[in-house]
Amino acid sequence: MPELPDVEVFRRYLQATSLHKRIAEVELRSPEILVDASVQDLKATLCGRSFESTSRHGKHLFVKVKDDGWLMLHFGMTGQLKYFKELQKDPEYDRLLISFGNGYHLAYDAMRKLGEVQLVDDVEQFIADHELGPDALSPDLNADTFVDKFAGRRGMIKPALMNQRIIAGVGNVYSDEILFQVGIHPRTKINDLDRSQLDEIYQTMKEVLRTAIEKQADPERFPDSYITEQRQKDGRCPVCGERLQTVKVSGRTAYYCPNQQGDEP
DNA sequence: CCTATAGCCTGACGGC
DNA sequence: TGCCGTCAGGCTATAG
Repeated sequence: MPELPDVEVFRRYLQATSLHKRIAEVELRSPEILVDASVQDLKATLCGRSFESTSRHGKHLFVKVKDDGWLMLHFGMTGQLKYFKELQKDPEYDRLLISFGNGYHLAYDAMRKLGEVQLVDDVEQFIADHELGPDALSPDLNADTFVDKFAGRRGMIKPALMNQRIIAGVGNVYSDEILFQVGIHPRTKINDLDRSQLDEIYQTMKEVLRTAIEKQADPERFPDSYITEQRQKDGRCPVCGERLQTVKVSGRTAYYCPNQQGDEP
């Protein structure tokens, strides 16, 4: 689930539900997901305090703990958040349960344990340590800096868009959507793109990510011209009706329309 | 620098 | 029905 738009929706959800409430209890049901800290550390940091604000960089969500550091949440491929009251509504794969003084709970739910939870002192330091590129929607990432980061690279465009060290936030699904919208094949070599094409990829990336957030990262609400909902076997091109093709690109499955994006370059 | 591969983890789905 | 392989919206380590 979680690429930049999904995590942004989670951030707003947490922001709307879970700030300024006393944290009464913390249950780490899958201790493996906690990085560089013990359960005791986590409880000591959170219990009795409250969440104050939120921040996001790429696919990483940071929650400020009042009078302390940050709680970092990364969702892997299957993570999500759920805020609820009755414990019988506790999601099936609740890995971390935070209970508030008002009787409500916030669960970090993830079927597969590919995500991570971590206590972080300094968000900027975390970003530097993980060598993350600028957030894909950051105002600091303008067309010139984007083109500079890509121009001169030797590889293919799709893996570069997904490379979190170049820019943070785009994953398998949204890279396909961006490339479909600009009509470029996922295996196209960056060398074969000119400046105006890179510029168009930049503009389209921002547009696609903003639209997805506006639509709550729900593909069913995306514009009719989007490919994401068709990203399945037997999926069809929303423009010409052609069967979508798939190709493996750096270990991931890319969906594309041969009419809009050309054949294998 | 770049790509493909395998692995981490868990469940869903299709084929025999 | 049962078993097996494959695949899945992330990321890393490893080899070529």
